Amino acid sequence: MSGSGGCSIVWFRRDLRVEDNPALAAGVRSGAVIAVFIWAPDEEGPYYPGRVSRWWLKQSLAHLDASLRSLGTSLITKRSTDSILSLAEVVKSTGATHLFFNRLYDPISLVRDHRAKELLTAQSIVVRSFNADLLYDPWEINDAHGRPFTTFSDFWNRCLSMPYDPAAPLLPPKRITSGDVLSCPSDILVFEDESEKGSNALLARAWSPGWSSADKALTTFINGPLLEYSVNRKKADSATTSFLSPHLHFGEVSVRKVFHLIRIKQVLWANEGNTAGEESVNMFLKSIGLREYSRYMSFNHPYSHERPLLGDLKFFPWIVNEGYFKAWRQGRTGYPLVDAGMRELWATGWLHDRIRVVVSSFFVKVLQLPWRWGMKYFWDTLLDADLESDALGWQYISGTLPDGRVFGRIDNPQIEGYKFDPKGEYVRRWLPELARLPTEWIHHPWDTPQSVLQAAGVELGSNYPLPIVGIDAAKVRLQEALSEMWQQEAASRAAIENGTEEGLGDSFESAPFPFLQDIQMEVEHEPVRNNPAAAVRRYEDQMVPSISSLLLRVEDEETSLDLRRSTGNNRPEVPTSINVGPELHREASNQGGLQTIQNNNTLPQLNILELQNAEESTAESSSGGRRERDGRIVPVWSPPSSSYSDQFVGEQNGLGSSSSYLRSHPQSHQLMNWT
DNA sequence: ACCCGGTTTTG
DNA sequence: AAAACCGGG
Repeated sequence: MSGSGGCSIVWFRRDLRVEDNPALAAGVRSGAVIAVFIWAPDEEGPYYPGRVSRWWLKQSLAHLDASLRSLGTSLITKRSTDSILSLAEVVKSTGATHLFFNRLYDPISLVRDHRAKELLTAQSIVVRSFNADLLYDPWEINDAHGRPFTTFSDFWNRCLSMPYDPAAPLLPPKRITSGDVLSCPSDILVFEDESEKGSNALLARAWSPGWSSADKALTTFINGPLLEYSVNRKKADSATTSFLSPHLHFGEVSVRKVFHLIRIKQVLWANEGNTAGEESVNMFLKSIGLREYSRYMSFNHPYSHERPLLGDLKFFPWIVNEGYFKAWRQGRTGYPLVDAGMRELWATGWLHDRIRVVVSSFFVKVLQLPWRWGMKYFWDTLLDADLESDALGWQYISGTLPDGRVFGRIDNPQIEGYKFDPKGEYVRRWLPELARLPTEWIHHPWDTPQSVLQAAGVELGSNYPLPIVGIDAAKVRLQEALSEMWQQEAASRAAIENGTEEGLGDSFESAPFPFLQDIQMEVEHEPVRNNPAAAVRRYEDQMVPSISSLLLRVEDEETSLDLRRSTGNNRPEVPTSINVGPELHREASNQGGLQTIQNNNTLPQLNILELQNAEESTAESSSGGRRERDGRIVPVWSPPSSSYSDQFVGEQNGLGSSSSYLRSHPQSHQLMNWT
C-alpha cells in the first residue's frame, strides 16, 4: 500500500468517460490514480434503478474499465451500503491522499457528497470536486438581483448570454499511472437477476452503452438528423432524435462537448444562411438546456422530485385508482396513441419526447392519478431514467411549475394522434390488434362503424378496450375536481384566519396553503359524486407506494447566500449549503399510518432535504413485481405496494419547496386563474 | 400604422 | 387553453 503513497482516488459515478473528465484529469495531474466505482443502490432509497437502467450501467462500466486498462489502470468496483465508508476504506487500503470526483446535483448526491467531503477532509485527505455535468454550475446562473431564475426561458437566455463560455472540453489523458490496485480488490457487482437476462439480451440489439458509442451517436446525429431536427421533432417515430439521453445520463459523453460541437455547426450554418439548420440547432440546444435546468431546479429545490414546486394543487383530489394505473401501464386505456406509447415504453425502455408528454399528460389530466406514480413508473422502465429530468417533466405537465402547463387543459389523444402520427404507423407498430384499421379511424376506434371494425378484426372491449374514460367526461370530472379543490383551499384559508389552524411553525411559510390534516382525514374515503369508476379521491398527491421518509433538516442560510455570491474564480466545490443536521423531525400521527413531518424551518431559501429510508423500500418498490412475458408486449408490473395510506409525506405540496417560489412570485399560486 | 382572424407555439 | 405570431385588408 505504501509504495504508491500519495495516489489519488478518482470516484466515478455518472461520469463514465475518460474524455473531458475533470476529476480524472486532476487525478492524472497529481500522480498515480485509483479509479473507483461504488455501487450502493440502497442509498437511492425508492429510486433503485430499474432493470434497463441497470443493464446500461453494467455495460457502461465494463466499457470504462476497458478504456482505463488501455490507459494503464483499471476500474475498481465496490458493492456497498454506504459509499462514504467504502471510500474511506479504499483510501485506507491504498494510502491515497487525494479524492477527486465530479459533482452531481440530485438531492441524495448533494448530501452524500458533502458528507464525503467532510469526513475525508477530517482524515486529512484532499478532496476536490468538479463540474463535469453542466455547462454552468447552478450557482453561476442568477437574475439581476442575484436570485435563481424560476422560469426556464429566463434561465436559458441567461445561460446563452453568459459573459464567459462553458469550459472547453478536456482531452482524454494519454496515459494513467496506476495506483496500487492490488491493495484494493474489486467486488463483483450484480446488476441483473436471472429473470431479467432474457429481456436484457434484446436491449443489446438496439443500444450500445459506453462512451465510444456515445461519441459515435453524437457525430452521427450532428452530421445527419440535426439539420432536420426542428422539422421532424413532431413525429412520434423516434428516428430523428439524438438518442443521446441515456449516454448523457451516465455521463458517457460530456454535455459541454455536445454543446461545443453543436455550436460549431451553428456558426457554420449561420454563415451559410441556413435558417432551417439554425432553427434546429436552437431547438436541440433548448433540450440540452432543459436538462441543465432540471439540475438547476434540483439544486435550488431539492424536493422537486417529490413535491410540486407550486402549492396550487395542494388540495387537488387526485384519484387513487390502481385499475387506472394498471391500464395505463399496460397500454390498455383505449386511446391508441397513449397505448402505443406505453407498449413501446415497456418493450424498449424508450419513448420519443413527444409521446412522453402525451402519456404523462393523459395520466395526470384524464386519469387524474398522482403524478409521482407516473414518474416512478418512468423511473423503473426508462432506459434514460433520470430523476432530475423526469421530475421537471412531470411537474411541467402537472402545471406545478411557474411556467408549466395550465392544469385545466386536457390534451385530446385523438387530435394529438393525427398530429404526431398522421398515418397511424406508430400505432400500428405497437398495437398489432389495430393494425388493419384504416387511418381514418386509427386514432378513435370507438367511433368506428361496426362493419369497419369487423373487417379489421377489432372487437372493442375484447381485443382492444373501449376508452377507459371519455374525454368529455374527463373534462367534466376535471372541472369538478378543481372546484372541489378551490373549496378546500378556501376552507383552509378560512380556518387559518380563524386561528383554528395550527400553522406550520413558520409564520410566513404557512400563509397560502397550510397543511390541513383534519380535512384530509375527513375526506379520505369519500367517494366522488358522479364518479362511476368508484374512484376514491385523496388529497395527498404525495403518496408514492412504499416510500417512507425521514426528514433531515438542513441549515443553509448563509451558505446558500455564499453560493449565490460566488463567482468564477472561487467556485464552491461541494455546495456547502447542504449541511445535514442531526435532528430529525418526524412526527408520526397515529391515524391510518399517516406520517406528518413538520418543517420547522424558518429560512428563506428552500432548505430541507429529505432522505429516503433505504431499508424498507428498494426491493419491492422498484422492480419487484415485474415479470417478463415472453413475446408479449403487455407489461406485468405491480405497484410497489398496495398500502397507499401510510406513505404520505407530510408538510406536503412543497410548502417548503414552493416557499421561495411564492416569495419571489407572489402571484404564482394565482397563476391558475380558473374562472 | 393598425386591426382582424386564422395559425402556431407553448418547458 | 392562452399567448404569440403572421399575413392580409
